[in-house]
Amino acid sequence: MSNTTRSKPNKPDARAKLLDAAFSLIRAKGYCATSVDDLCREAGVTKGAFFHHFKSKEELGVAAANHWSEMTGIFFATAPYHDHQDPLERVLGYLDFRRAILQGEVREFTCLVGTMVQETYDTAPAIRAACEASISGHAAKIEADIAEALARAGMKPDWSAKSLALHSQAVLQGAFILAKANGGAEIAGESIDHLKRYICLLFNRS
Amino acid sequence: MSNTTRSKPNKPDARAKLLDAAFSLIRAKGYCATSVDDLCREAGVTKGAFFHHFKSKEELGVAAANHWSEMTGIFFATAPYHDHQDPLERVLGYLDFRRAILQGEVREFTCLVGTMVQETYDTAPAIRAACEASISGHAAKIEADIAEALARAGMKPDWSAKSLALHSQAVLQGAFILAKANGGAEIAGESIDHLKRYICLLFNRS
DNA sequence: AATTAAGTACCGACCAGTTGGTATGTTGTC
DNA sequence: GACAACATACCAACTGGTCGGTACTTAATT
Repeated sequence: MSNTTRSKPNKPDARAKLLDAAFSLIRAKGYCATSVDDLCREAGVTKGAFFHHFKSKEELGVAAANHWSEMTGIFFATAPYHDHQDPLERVLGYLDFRRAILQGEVREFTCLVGTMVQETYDTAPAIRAACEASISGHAAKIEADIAEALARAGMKPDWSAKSLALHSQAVLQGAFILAKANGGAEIAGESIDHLKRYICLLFNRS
Repeated sequence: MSNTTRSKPNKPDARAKLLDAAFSLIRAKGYCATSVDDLCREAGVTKGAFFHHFKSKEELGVAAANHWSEMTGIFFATAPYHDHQDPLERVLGYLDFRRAILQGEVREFTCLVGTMVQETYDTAPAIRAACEASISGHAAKIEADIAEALARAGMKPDWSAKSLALHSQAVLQGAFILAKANGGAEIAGESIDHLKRYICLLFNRS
């Protein structure tokens, strides 16, 4: 005990606070509209601290995307839908879960990397790559369950598990855009319902 | 005849050129990263011209979204899929058409208002509203065909024509995000395939 | 045990360039 | 000669980024 402040591995308080500020500001205003000063103000640190931890704003963007991958990875890995032993139920449970977390303000349930990649795909290759890795990394986990469900059902359709997993991410990302345009989560929820219905139809369930 | 340049209603050359510049720049870099100077440079006009036609950058954003609604309205209204007398075939033809126009660079086939609303939904209410009108206006046209297909098939499902029309827009918008992240149109095309397959399953077709 | 050296984390003044926006023209057309 | 459609010069505020300095911890040297 004794050391409330960890000796070696971390304690870079400012860095964590900046990443946190990046999550909320970029999700609300976008990457470009979020200035370095905004981030420092929100995080309660100075510009010196910012450029000590990130050598440019772009590097913070990359770090934010990577941190997002980590956080969401943990978040979904510990979600209850993994309990089902039937892989199809896990996929459906995943969608129920995603629908259930459409709570609160729009900026609180939308996707950081989906927002960021829209602005940066043509101008900041490093950010684009980090966002791509985040999305496809998440999709790969769903793909595994879909592939298992396919094998268990003895199905060999003309679509791949990967394309369906990516399609599910497209639906979610698109649902977020409609929610932003509309100002509410309702539309997003109904879109997830359609996706769930589609998967049920594909697997002849219920 | 005689007046190639319309007498009253338009001919504001600079305005049209600025709107044109807005289309290509905002689709490539986003709304915030596109500066007024950028727009003037691309359009080949001066700042004076810009602020003569638009009293602020936000007003240009609104005008661009409205112009986008007009242009895409005409573009889709004159597309060949309207020839089908069967409403379901029109819906499916619409999706084939949307898949077919995924050509060239990503910035050339993605959606202006979908891109813009992500950045502005929380900071520029007027732009958000214009983007919302654009998306839901377009969706309403598809909704009409879906409703007609539903009536013709004598179906009364537990989902509405409106929600399916909006879902199709969510899929398209999400497909654009994946295309931006991935750098290619392939993923987007496959997502549209999934949507088409879904609608076929819903209507028990082929 | 005291001193030194080095490294990390952070501060805040400062910088040149850019931002959206304005004020004051000029020019061509009805 | 009034008015729309531009052009040019200019502005304060802000942009991302730099830089010299400080406080603190750790390891090596004395």
